[in-house]
Amino acid sequence: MAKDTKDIILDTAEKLFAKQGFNNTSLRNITTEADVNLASVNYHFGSKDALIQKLFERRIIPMNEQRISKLEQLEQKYGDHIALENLIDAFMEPAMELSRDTQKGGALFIKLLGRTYTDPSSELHDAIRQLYAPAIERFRDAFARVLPELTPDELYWRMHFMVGLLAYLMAGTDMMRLIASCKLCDPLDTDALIARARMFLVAGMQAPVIEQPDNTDQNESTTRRVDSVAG
Amino acid sequence: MAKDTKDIILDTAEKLFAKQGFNNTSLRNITTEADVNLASVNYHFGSKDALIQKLFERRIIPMNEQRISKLEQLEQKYGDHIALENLIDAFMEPAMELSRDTQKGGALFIKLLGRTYTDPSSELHDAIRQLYAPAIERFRDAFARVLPELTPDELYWRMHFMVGLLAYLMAGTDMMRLIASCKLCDPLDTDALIARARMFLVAGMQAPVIEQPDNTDQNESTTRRVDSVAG
DNA sequence: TCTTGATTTAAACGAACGTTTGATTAAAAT
DNA sequence: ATTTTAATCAAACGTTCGTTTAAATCAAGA
Repeated sequence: MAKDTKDIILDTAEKLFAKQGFNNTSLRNITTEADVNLASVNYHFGSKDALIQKLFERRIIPMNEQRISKLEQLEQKYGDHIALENLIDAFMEPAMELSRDTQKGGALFIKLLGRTYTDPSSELHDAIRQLYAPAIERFRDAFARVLPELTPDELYWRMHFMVGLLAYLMAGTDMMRLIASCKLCDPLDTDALIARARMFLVAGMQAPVIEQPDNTDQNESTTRRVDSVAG
Repeated sequence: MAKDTKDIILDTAEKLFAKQGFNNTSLRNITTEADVNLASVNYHFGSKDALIQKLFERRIIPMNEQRISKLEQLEQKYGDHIALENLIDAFMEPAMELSRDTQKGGALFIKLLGRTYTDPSSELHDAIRQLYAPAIERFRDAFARVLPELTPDELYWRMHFMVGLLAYLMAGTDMMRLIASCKLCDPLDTDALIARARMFLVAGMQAPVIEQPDNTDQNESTTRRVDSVAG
């Protein structure tokens, strides 16, 4: 079964955008690689920007639907007593599942998405934000129930931190690779990455809350040590 | 005192690159804004890429020297018993200090740097990595002493998470802005941001270590709750 | 079979890009 | 005063870009 031109263009564009970025990938680059005519992009999508928009819709909408679905499963199962760990999982998993899909291009899209988070192009940001809004709001409420000690502001910032870390991980640009000590670490081992990021995020989300952020030098009072236990 | 052409170009390029990205900022855009001749970029720097390279060197080298300097001060003061919080501060502060410099363009550069972390352009990545290498290695050793319970692998990943979160925060693209509940949060309040990110990172860095990352459903055993205490 | 609408195609459009050139000006050295 | 070097300038170079056009091809429906 041969996919139609529209899907071929989307798949090829996804691949090349993820590899090279939006501006460094021309329509000629895409159409040559996809073995379709140059004009077919503008015929089927209208413009390069519209192609990019469709590309994000195709992936983000199902991904966030999956997030909400997982959240609803948790709510049905545990009511208001969802474990923070599972809540974070419900948010991480759909993205990481895409990340494992090296066959149909999901992994490429996730890289692209992560990079777009820190891109300057504002129009695309607005579009992505709108695609994210429903899922983010649902999860904010869920986090608020699981972490009742956090003020709305604190919760906002911590979700901000969580989303930011995930964005960086999705982008897959490993700035730490320069450290010789860890050449053995496989940054492509998604499952290990998820497990470790989850622990990090769980701890971060339930970090102690401080009132006055005016400490600039040694003050151990605000630092609370967590025992490091295996298993 | 009038700055010379070279610095004017660097400052203007920094500003425009931060606003619009590399590919969306042309040399004509820069030279027009800087009120210098178009050819002067290639005369003084050789090429657009070389200009970008110089731009990063100008900021990153002093910033990382400052990081190492702060680390050495801590080592001199506390030997091997540096508080994790202060270690993270020593790494965060020089970047955030630049972020506060809205006068001389440091804030713009930090945004640019954060975005570059997740950019696809590989040549620039390698250059940045080389500029970072010495500071990263020093801090890795320091973290290893402060967090002796972490294996080298674990430490590597957690520093990866820390650097990633900071990169996202530096980029300043607030994907969470869509949440209506927190319109009051000022994302430009750098000091509050630092304080909150510090707490988050301190908790994340000393999260419990798990051996087997095979839990996909409800298992509260690995989740360890930290009391949330003000002050 | 003829027609109609949807797709594909080759070719061209104008605009914007990074870079280069050769002349011109400014400053410094002899 | 003359030469030499550095810097600036307007203009053009050759490419590449996203987009458009108009003809050609294809697939049914009448």
